[in-house]
Formats: sequence, C-alpha cells, structure tokens
Amino acid sequence: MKEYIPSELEPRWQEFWRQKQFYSTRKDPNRKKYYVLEMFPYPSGKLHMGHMRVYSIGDVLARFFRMRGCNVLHPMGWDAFGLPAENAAAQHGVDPAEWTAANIVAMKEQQDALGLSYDWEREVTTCAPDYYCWNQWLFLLFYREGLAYKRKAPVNWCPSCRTVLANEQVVDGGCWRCGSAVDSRELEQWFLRITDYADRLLDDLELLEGWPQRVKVMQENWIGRSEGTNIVFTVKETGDELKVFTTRPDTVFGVTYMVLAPEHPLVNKLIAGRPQEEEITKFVAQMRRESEITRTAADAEKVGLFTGASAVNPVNGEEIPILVGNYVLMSYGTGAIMGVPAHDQRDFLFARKYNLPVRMVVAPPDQCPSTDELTGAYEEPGIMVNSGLFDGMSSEEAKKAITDWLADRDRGGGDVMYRLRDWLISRQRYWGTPIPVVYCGSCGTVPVPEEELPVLLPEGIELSTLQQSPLAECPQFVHTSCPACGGEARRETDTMDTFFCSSWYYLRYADPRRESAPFLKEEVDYWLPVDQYIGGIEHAVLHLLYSRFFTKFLYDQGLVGIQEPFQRLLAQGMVYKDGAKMSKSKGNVVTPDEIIERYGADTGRLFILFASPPEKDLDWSDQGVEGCYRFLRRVWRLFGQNRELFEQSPGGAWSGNKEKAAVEGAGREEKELRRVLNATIKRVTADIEERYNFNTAISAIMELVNALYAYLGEAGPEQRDTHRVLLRQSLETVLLLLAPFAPHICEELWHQCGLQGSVHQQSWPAYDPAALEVEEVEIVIQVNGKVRGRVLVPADSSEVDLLEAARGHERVRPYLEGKEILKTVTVPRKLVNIVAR
RNA sequence: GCGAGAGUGGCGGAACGGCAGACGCGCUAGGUUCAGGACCUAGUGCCCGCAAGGGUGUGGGGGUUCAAAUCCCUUCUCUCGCACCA
Repeated sequence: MKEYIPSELEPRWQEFWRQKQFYSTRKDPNRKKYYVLEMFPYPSGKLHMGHMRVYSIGDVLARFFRMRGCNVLHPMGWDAFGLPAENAAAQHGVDPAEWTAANIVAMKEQQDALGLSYDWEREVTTCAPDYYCWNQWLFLLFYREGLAYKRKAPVNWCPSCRTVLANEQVVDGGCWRCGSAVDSRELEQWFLRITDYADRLLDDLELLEGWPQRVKVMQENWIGRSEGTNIVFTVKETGDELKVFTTRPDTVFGVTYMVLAPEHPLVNKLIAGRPQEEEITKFVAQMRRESEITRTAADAEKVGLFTGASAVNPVNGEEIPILVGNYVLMSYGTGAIMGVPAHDQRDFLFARKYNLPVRMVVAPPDQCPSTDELTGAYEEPGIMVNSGLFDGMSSEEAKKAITDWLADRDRGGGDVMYRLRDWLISRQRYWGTPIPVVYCGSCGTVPVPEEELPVLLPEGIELSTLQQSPLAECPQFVHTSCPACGGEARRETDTMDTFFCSSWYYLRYADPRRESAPFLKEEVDYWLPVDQYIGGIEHAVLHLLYSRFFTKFLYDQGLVGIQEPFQRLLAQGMVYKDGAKMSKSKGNVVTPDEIIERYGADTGRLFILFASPPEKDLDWSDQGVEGCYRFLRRVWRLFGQNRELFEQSPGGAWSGNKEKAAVEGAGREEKELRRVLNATIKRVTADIEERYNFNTAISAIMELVNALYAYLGEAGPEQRDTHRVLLRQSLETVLLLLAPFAPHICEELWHQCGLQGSVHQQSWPAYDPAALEVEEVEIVIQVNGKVRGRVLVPADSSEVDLLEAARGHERVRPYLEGKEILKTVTVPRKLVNIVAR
C-alpha cells in the first residue's frame, strides 16, 4: 500500500485540473447558474489564515454545486490599487506596478496550492488599465447624472497616509487602515451622492433575507434615517433665519435657548462687535483644531458660551438666548439645535449647568408635576400643556399639528435627516484610478471624453519625497489641453478611493474581457446576482454599502437588471489562536504555507471547515489539525486495504444509481451499513446546501468511515465478497461526499480505484429513502419525564403495543408499582412517557 | 444608553420541544510495534458506588409543558455595532 504523501499528489492534481480546464465557465441558459464569490483580496503577497478560511468555504460551495449540476461561476481577482504598493515604492524604491504584479504571482501560487477551483480566465486586476478604464467610465456616468460633484468641505485627513478618508473609513477616530488619529481639513474634494440613495439603501435591506441580521443592522445604523421637523427661528438682532431640525416638534413651546455649532456660518455675524466676540472667537478656533471625534466623545464636558444674541421662537414669539456649544455638530442636521431642558435629558443637564430656565410642555398622562420638582427630563409622550392652542392634545398628535402649523406659516415643515454623508472618493495618492477630469481656464471643469479613456497613470514617478498628491508633481501628467476648447488645461491630480474599484468588480467577472463596455447586460443578467457572497464583517458598511449603491445606480441607468448584488451573504468569523487574533507581535501566527507543506492543503481545508461553523470565530488548534490529518490517512488506508473490491470487476464502476447494492441476501449488518450510507448522504447534502454547517457535514462523513471500518473489521472475506457492490458503493460515496472538502485525496483515490473520469465531475450522490427505513427502533421509556428504560420494538408498533412494552419493562415496573397512572404520552418510533403518582 | 448576537464536558463543538454532550481534540487503560508523536480496542460531564444502579447536569432565578439546552418572563456575563445625531 502506498503511503499518503500530500506534497506529492496535490500539485499533480492541481496541474491535471488546470490542463483539463475543469473550472472555466461558459454562459449556458439551459442550466441553473450558481455564482459563488469570495471578497477579492488586496495582493499583499502573503496569504494568511483568514484568506484560507474564506476561500475554503467558497470552494466547498463551488465544488458542491458543480456536482449538483449547476453552472458554477467561481472567479478570483485582485483589489490591486492602494497604499501598501505606494509605501513599498517610497521605502524600497520599487515600482508599485511591479511590486503589485509580483505579489499577485506569489499569492496566486499560494491560492493554487490550496486546490481552489477558480476560473482564472475571468481574473480581474483593478490596477490594470483595462479595468480602471471602466472606473473612469463609470465616474463620468455618475458625473453626467449629477451624482459626482466637487465641493469644498471639512474632510477627514489621515496624516500618516497623507490622504483624505470617507466617513465610513474612519473607525473610532482613526484611519481604518493604519489607525492613526484622523484630523479635519478643509479641502475641495470629489464626492458621490450616495445620500440620494439613502432611502432605497435602507428600505431594500428588507429584501436581503439571506444576509446576517447584524450586517443589516449596521447598515441601518450607518444610514441613520430620522424623521422630524425643521423649525425656522429668527435672530432678533439681525433678522437672520436660524433653522433647526428636531424629532420633537411637540416640545417647541418648551424651548428656552438655542445652541449653534462652532462652525455655524451665523456665529461670526452674531458676535460681531459684542463683548463676547473675543472669547467666542478663541473658543471656535480651539474647537476647529479638535477633531469631531474628541469633541463628541461620550465623556467630553458640554461647554456652551452665550453669544449675547437672541432668537425669536416662531410659535410663541418668545426671545431666547443663543449659545455656541462644543457638542453641536455642523455635519448633522442644520448645525443648530433648540434646547428643551424639560424633555431632553442632555438639555436638562446643560440647562442646570448654565442656569437656563426649564419649562414643562408635555405632561405625563396621569400626573402633573411642576417644573421645579423635576430631577430629570420627561422624554415620554404625554399631554400638551403651556403650548397655546395645542394644549390638551396628545404629544403624538401635536407633533403633526405643530409641523403643519409651521409649514402653513412658512416657518418650517416635515423633514428627514440621515447620518449617512456623501461618499468622498478623492485620494491624494498616486496608486489609484486617475479621476478623469480636466480643469480649463475658460471652460471650467471638463470631463474627459469617453473616447479618450483611459486616463493612464504616468509611469516612473518619484514617490519617495512626495509632499502632496504625487500626480500633482508630474508635469507631463498635469499639463494637457482642454477637451472642449483645446486650450491649455490641467488634469485633476487626485485618484479614486479603491473602494470605487471594488464596488462593481463582481459585475465585471460576468464579462471580464469586454473592451467596448464595462460588461454586457445580457452577461450580467445571466450570472448576477451573486448567489453566495463570502467575506469579513469588517466590510459591513464599507464595501457592502458602496456595492449596493453602485448596483442601484447601474440599475437606474439600465445597465443591470438587478437592484441588489448579493443574494446571500456569509460573514465568516475570524481565525484566532490561543484566544487572540493571529499576529506577528503575539507570535501566534500559523500560515497556510506551513500547513500545506506539513500536512497538505486537504488537511488544512478540512480542519478549518471542521473546527467551527463558518460564521463563528475559529480557534486554531495544532492538535485539531493533526486530527484531520489522521482522518485523511484513515480514509487513505480504508481504500488501500480494500483495493480488491475495485479490482474484481473491471470497468464496473458504480456511479449514481446505475448499480444498486443488492438488498436480497443482505443481513442485519449490511442493512445497517446501507442505512448509514444513505443517512450520511442525506445529512451531508442538507448540511452543505441548506445549513452551511460544514463542520457537521464532515463529522457525518467521519461517522460513515467509522461505520465502514467497523463493518470491515467484523466481516470475513466471504461476506465482503458477497456484498462487494454495497461496499464499493459505500467507499465511492465517501469520496464523492468528501470531494468538496478535500479535493486532492479524493481525486487520487478515485483514480487509484480505477474509476472513470474525475471525482469532481461526478453527480452528487442521491440517497434512497427506502434504505433509511428500519425494522426495529429503540424507544425510550420515561416515567414522569425521567428515562427509566429502553426497549427495541418493531418500527411500526402501535401506541397500544408501545405502552404495553413500556409497562412490562422490568426496569420500569418498579417505578409504577403502587402508583396510579394519570396519563401516558407516546411518540411513535421515539418514546413513551408514563405519568404516575 | 440603544440595537444585535452568544453563554452546553478539560477543549473545539453536536442536539425537528422527545435519550444532552454526535464528531474531533485531550486524557486513561490495554493491545500492536525494535521504538514512537504511527496504528488498533475499550473507557471518558460531574457526584455516590467494587458493580448493578442512583443522583445531578446546558450562566442564575421563575414560568409554560407529560417532556425545555431548545418556548416565555426576569436577571447576570461576554462579544459586536451605534451613540451628545438634536
């Protein structure tokens, strides 16, 4: 018997699959398609366990659905623009393009060593001009539709990456990539108007039944829709309008002050020439220096300064003081709030601190405490008081009534606010897609005409000494002629956020080599949506939100027929070791390379899938890996020890149901083996297809192997020969069921057994329901809910028979003696419960 | 504070409201082997017991039910997301 040497056989089969082009995919309208996709990686050059996990999950599904007869699209590509390439260039003087290309080669080798069944003919690389050309084309489409615009605004700036970041890319006040504290800069930048799609992005979350709830909640939170009312106050001294947004218009009679954000445009005008001017100017300048993050930290002290100016409340004409406060954000709502201390806890505390009046205007339904008894704000609904003609209304009714009243007098009206901001896509970096825009002295901002695309990234840029956007220091790139008038012009020197690239790559896979368009609609309409998308939770509101936005936009443009790109989403858990995330500093890193070298890809894949359900975190265990290696060797020996089963009938390969194991002459052991075999097929199929519980699928295969060992250990040579067909069918089924998980060893054994074709091109086995039937079942006998005995009975026993067997059971009888039987419950084929007292 | 998810042996994890702990790891004993970290067999939640057996057990407390890890209420702990969002 040959030894199991993964390092010898795995590369051999990888080469075999490649040469036979098993995994290249063609459109075929007659077959059911299945599109399984793992988030494409940044080509860092090094595959880590997180990669290995996500690819292993995807590959099981791809291989399984192929065997199920689906036309499977399973592509891979590279999210190849981004900072690491540029940093490598700055530090080591290498060309970002070459650096990236070398990493892709290295990483692809590692992926291939895992035996992943990708259609490499559809490989997509975002830094290639034939890809980013379509980024530019799509940008121009956004621009044409008014959804891409340039605006000067305070933006997040990462000093370490020397570029701006979108709101989504700031995590806990730091850069999502490098963690450096982000600060604020006022810059003119390109934005995509994702806020136009806020409602649809929110509402359509309901359509995403195959998405984890937590991802949907995160997107919902991020979009942060809130319905309320705009109310226009008037500045008494200047006559300026001062608009606020509130979700509690019913409390407008309780407003006792107003607070403006330090950046509010009216601040300077209000304080001009007043005694407070100097103090407030200083305060505003200080606030501008502090990031929004530190200013709005939960433990930050609320500070307010009186401007000396006052506002007139539109509902009752009252004059109230206007303050400037650190806790009011210019980026949300109107940058101004009304203070209602009686009905908002934060306002209540603020009013106490600054001795501002508190006036109750919504009374609790059953009592009427006076304002000075209040120890906190009353935030619940109630009955309107001190509110003029709205007195006596319920506060809920009053919300609408007051909003209508304001709208009738042109002093406000209903409005909706979102936390979601427009997506800032400019980046002051080199290694990205150039934004295809030209600035002309006489024509202004001019989009580069489609036929001039792509605007190529210039090569040979000196990246080590950059102070600003590297392209800006590249005269041959900057100087151009205006596409409109032909005069002198300069190019936009910012590049696009790499999330732009990844927002539509899954569409490009459907038609990756198209030169006349990003893709043909008919190709996309066949393959999309992605049936199963797999990736990390960290993209819950980045990539996944942007991609949904792109899809909806492209749908509106008639370019795709789908409104949601990803039918089902699996957010796979992280890989830990010794209770901590794998990291160099902790010294607990295990790489796919070393696992492949020592145990083979099959063992690594099997372990990673067996150790935990895919959506849960996984704790790496070297001993667990050993266990999986042991199991594969056990499978190997099972075939080595039973080679004669396959040798005795040349050419008689059992496949599917062609040759059914004979039932006649089968004894108890054979029937049991046949039952286990069919039950395993049923179990594994459901576990992969319906539940995505690969760990229990694998354990079921282990049980089948155990059952085969047990049977073969008992049976003599004659018995084996008599039941050769059943045994062969069982062994072949092990290979078929295991093939998606451990593709190499199964292929090797398939061929060693002289079976036809490739194991990966067989049909998935079907189970025979009749084989699951058993003649006898063991039923549990309970007395008062406690198990007191078990008994074997014919499977079709009636309730009366069951009860009789239960009562007569020698272990059970003592528990019934001298007692009255109050009730009996029988569950056919399962149990009898006797309630006695 | 709001929202989502999760608490089961020494460990990873299984269990349509119906035998808790499948499968694997680890451990114990025995076998096999020149030897082993290979392989085979048996055992392995906890407590009492030589055993048969009994008791107990799914974070805590309550409830529904003949029957609860599973359903309901309550509470604690952990993880994640959001958070002066007006």
